[in-house]
Amino acid sequence: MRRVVEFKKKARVLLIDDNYDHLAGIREIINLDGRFDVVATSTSANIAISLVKKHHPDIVLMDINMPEKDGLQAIQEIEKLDLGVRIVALSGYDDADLIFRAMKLGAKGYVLKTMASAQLIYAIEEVVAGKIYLPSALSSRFFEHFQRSFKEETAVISDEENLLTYLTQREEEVLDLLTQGITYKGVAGKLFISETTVKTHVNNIFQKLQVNDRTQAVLYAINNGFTNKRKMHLTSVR
Amino acid sequence: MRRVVEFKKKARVLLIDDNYDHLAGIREIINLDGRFDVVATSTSANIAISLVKKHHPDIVLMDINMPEKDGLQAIQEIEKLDLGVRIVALSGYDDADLIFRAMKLGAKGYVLKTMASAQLIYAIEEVVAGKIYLPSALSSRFFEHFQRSFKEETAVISDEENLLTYLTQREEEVLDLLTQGITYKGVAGKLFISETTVKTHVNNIFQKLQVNDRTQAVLYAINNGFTNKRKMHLTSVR
DNA sequence: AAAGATTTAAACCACATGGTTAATAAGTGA
DNA sequence: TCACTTATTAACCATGTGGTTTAAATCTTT
Repeated sequence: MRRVVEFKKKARVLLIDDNYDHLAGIREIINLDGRFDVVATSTSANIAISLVKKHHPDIVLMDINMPEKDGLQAIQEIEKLDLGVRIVALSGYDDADLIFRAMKLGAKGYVLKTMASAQLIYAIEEVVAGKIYLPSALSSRFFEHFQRSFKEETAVISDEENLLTYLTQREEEVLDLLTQGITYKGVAGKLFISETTVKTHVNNIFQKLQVNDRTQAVLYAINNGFTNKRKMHLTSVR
Repeated sequence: MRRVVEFKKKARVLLIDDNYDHLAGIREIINLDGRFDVVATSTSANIAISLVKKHHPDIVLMDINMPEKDGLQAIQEIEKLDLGVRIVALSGYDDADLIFRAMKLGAKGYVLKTMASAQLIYAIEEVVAGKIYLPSALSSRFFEHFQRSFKEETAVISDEENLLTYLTQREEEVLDLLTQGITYKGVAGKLFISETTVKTHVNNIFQKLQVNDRTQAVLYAINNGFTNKRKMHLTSVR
């Protein structure tokens, strides 16, 4: 049994932590366990990116509570390289926003420094296996933040005081074309009406949206879910 | 021990599933377990909202694979009521997008119909206790979708071919004011320069962004992460 | 049928916007 | 120093935009 494991190629790990003692500690934990190889370590997030390029590790353990260069930014840059390197965030805090941002940027796991060493090993194992590792307590934190952010967003957009609801169908059509940066003449052509009619509609739109020009109208439309209807459908995020 | 449980007020559950047999089945499972009260059931998502208003249940088990009215939409409407009702999504599919959308709309749990009855009971327990219940397999699906959607988004925004990078500082300042719908005269006043200077900058901006008018320039700026820089900072979502 | 909202359109006017050319001054980098 | 970029301004002109009034035809709703 043990022999089979030894024949498997060990996952290669890169460690980043600005605290040298902690770095050495984690290295010891991983070496003692024996299932993973620590290919390099660094106390600087800046150096991390070049180390990733050199060693192409399977896993990066990235401390995200570093004073100088931000670990989160390092995660973003490593992800941008698109080398299939899996990053596990290491943090001292179980802050909802931190967890959310780390996962958003592509971290495959999030481990607290206060957690037992066995948990860290387990996290690496899971992530090596292609899974996401988020302890249930942190997962709850994540979802709280996730759902709250969307609730606020839809609350703003689907506000009952959305002036867009006062627009007539025709006015919506005109506004839709305005948000594409089309000229009055162009709008008239597309809707098969005269230019003066377009102007009338536009002026009514301005009054209803309480703005003075097309730029402000377009901005209002975008910020209040007019153009987003389609985008929402496609990406379901934002 | 059992007595203590009986003194606790039972959590009140509302069931929604368009399949009557399935509805009866779930009701039986919950009744046999005995820890929760089924206060009402319905095969229609439309009726669900009024039932929530009437009964104020602690938990709603909502089937989200219904042909007529969408269960997801029902979740959204119930959440909008803001009564603190916790919703568990019931689904036949472990589709990443479905899970993502359900959680986005505020579901506190997601359970597959193929799962064992003990799992359903456990899910309700967890959600009653204020936690989020997402089986690890579904959680992975969720995070895949979550991270993919953000990767696509940032890929579009931080495109290396972003024409905004060619703008000079001054031009960025001018564009920033343009995106607020300010007139040339206004921009000139704010930057303490003449109106003709503003026009020169604006024309340079148009050429660099390859557009013909301010509306298109504003749209380009918004769609390519110009104004988003600040928003990103604030909400960390979008 | 009467009242109201919607869509269409014209004429007029003031001002904003966009296109073009040309020129000066200041700062940057080879 | 020379070339390049950036920031500044002017003058000219054509066209687009926004404000206002007025009004007819159509469609809705009571």
